[in-house]
Amino acid sequence: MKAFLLEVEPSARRGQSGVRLFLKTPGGKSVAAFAPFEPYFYLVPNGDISQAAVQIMAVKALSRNEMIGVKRTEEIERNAFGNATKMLKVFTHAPGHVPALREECKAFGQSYEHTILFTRRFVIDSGLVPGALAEFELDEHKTVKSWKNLPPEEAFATMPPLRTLTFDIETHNPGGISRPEKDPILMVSYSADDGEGVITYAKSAVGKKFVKLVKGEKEMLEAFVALVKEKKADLICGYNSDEFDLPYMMERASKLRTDFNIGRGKKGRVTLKKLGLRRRARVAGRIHFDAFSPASFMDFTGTVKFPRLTLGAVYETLSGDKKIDTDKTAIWKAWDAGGEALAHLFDYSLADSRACRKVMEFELPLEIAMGRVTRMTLFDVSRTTPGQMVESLLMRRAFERGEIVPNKPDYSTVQARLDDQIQGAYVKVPMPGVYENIAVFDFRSLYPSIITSHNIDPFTLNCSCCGDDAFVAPTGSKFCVKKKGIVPETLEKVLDERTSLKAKLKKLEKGSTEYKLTDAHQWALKILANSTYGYLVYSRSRYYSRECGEAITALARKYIQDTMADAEKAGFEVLYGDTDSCFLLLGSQKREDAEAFRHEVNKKLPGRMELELEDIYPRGIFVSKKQGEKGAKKKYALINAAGAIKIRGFELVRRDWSLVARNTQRKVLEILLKEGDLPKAKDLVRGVLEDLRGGKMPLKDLAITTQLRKSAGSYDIMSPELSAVQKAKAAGVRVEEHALIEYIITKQGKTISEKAQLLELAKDYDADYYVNNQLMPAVLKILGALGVDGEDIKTKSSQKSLGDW
DNA sequence: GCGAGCAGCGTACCT
DNA sequence: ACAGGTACGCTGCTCGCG
Repeated sequence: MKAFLLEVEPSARRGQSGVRLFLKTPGGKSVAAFAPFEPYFYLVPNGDISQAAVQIMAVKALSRNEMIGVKRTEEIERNAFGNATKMLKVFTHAPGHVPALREECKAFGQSYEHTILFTRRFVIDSGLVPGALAEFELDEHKTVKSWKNLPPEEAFATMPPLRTLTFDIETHNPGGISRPEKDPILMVSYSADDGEGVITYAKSAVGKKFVKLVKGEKEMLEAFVALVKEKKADLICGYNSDEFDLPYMMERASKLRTDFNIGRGKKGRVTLKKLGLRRRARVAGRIHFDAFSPASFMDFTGTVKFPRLTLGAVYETLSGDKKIDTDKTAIWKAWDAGGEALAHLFDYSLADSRACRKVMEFELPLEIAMGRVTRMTLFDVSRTTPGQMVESLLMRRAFERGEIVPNKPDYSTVQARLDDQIQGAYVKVPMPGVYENIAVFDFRSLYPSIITSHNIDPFTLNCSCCGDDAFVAPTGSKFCVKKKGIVPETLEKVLDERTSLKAKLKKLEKGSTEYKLTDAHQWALKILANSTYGYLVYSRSRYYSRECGEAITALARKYIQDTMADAEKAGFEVLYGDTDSCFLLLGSQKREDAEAFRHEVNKKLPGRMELELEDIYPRGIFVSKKQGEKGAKKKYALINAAGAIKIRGFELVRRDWSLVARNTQRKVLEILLKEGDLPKAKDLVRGVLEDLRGGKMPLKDLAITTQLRKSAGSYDIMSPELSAVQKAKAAGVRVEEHALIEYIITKQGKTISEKAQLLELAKDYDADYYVNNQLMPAVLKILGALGVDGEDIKTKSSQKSLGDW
């Protein structure tokens, strides 16, 4: 039968160890199958291998009050870090036995791959691709007899037909933050494929047809359990439901002495696990998908940038619609009040489930694609980090190559790596000013292309086979030219596949499912390619190599600097460059000359390295640093032939500047780049200046947004945002840890910190501060590049025009 | 006791 | 949270001066 592999759980049948596979047929049928599978790890013995095999069979360990031992061993050969090595594959009776037995086996040698989770182990060894369609042969007991992957055209073309249900809870919160031991859940809203609603025990549905009334909180939870079963949801989804909704519902259920078994199977339990700092909730037999994690992942990787990671902000960014909002601190009041307020609360709750559905639907194609590429199940991949993705991909490749996976570093190794920074990119200091005809070149996927083109890999480093033939990096490190390393090989496949998917994309119909999936697939590959360098120098990496990291960045610096030198030889003036880019002034030369230059550079570049001409900009502006004459790096604005402005680094792109400063800076920039009308820009600033001084500016436009990234108690110095938060807390306003803080500089107080108040508590604003510390610095940043000073603006209107341009 | 100068903290951004 | 490079506001210290 053909089916999508959705999830893998540890299982056992009649004492036989194995995994339960959750399969979904293209027709929508759910099947739980059993596949026998033995847990194991590798041991490279210190001494004689046969003797070690005998000794290991006698090892005993205590696990959960039970004496356990090794099931059997196999003598095998694997490549360990570049060398063929004889070792033992040590099998255990149960997955849970691995840690204790591995501990006992330390005496006989070095163990490997003992921390790879059993279900992950199964996915790697089976070759199955989570989220993809495959062929399974089952017997009458639903035991998997065999399986076969299908060709990509078939395996990846469609989404698994998942039945989904999103949900959201509202809780009573008279004390500010809801406490699950005291504060009841008021309502549960949901959005399923074929219906939506709110379950509650309010006194009245206040005319809302979608509200289903039950007797009490306990009955409400029971009704929700019944609902999930009735809808046969394969995937249930909340927003931050790992940390909030599910743990809260579980605690309430246990308090109310009822079961909260929303899963499938005999028990159908929900289990909470702490992984690092985060909690995660697993639902037996279903996929619990927390839409928050993918949103935060997409924001981090730049797939989609969100202004904030709240459900509302994410939904609004993705849909363009506004979501119904409510005062969260007043939820309990609305509940107690009933009537209109309660009716609004019902609407709000349902809107959250609907919004969550939209967000989930947006996220699923990328998550499915990421799971297929990295061979992680949807549960895992939706909670993953770029580092884990690269690791997962490399572990599977290691298996294919018959290589041992290096162990994770211990704590002190991680610390040592963190303390030992690697020199990074080169950034050229620009000359401040306004320029015309700027050609911007950049290297396509610079770090990935350096890695593949020079075979940079922890185990091709200083190989024993190449001698003087080896490639020598500027750092002196040598890299094998005969055998491809695991990292370059993996990366090359990622880049090649992405190239072919992008070609395929051009032929597909935009908006079709296949287009969406193919696009998601190539994005997943892009994220992987961009994360590979980072993974090589990531302190907790299994494939960490300082030498590789240094070689990559040294080569990057060399290539970009060589390109700049070549550009000067070709008669261009080099204006600026950052990491992989090179900004040239065309001067009297034309686009053809720029193309010819690119062509010349590319002729010399090795492998898949390539310089691209990003665009030619008719006009651009670079500014000086606040201190000194030199140009500021990472701050510029360019306008292309179509009139689109590209802005980097300026205050106007930073959320920790007030809207008034940001908007005015943006307008000044636009006037100068589009019209070149300096007097108009100055007049604009004068207008804003007057409004500010007149006290007319709405406080909303003056708020400065910043995050308290550390916990509130651990700061060494007082900052305005911290001071504002402290004052707000003293006034009884609750502020969550790591919250985004919006504050105003008011008239009350001496220092800036003393003057700072949360937006919601501020009554007035300090006009002098906003003029001198916000508006003027922001606009002078731009106008200063044209020789304008502050007094020029503060005094009367100027008639001088920008005849030069 | 006070203001100027400056180092360092902390945040957000760029590639 | 994959990395390092960078700008810059603000605080809080040191130092020189009176």
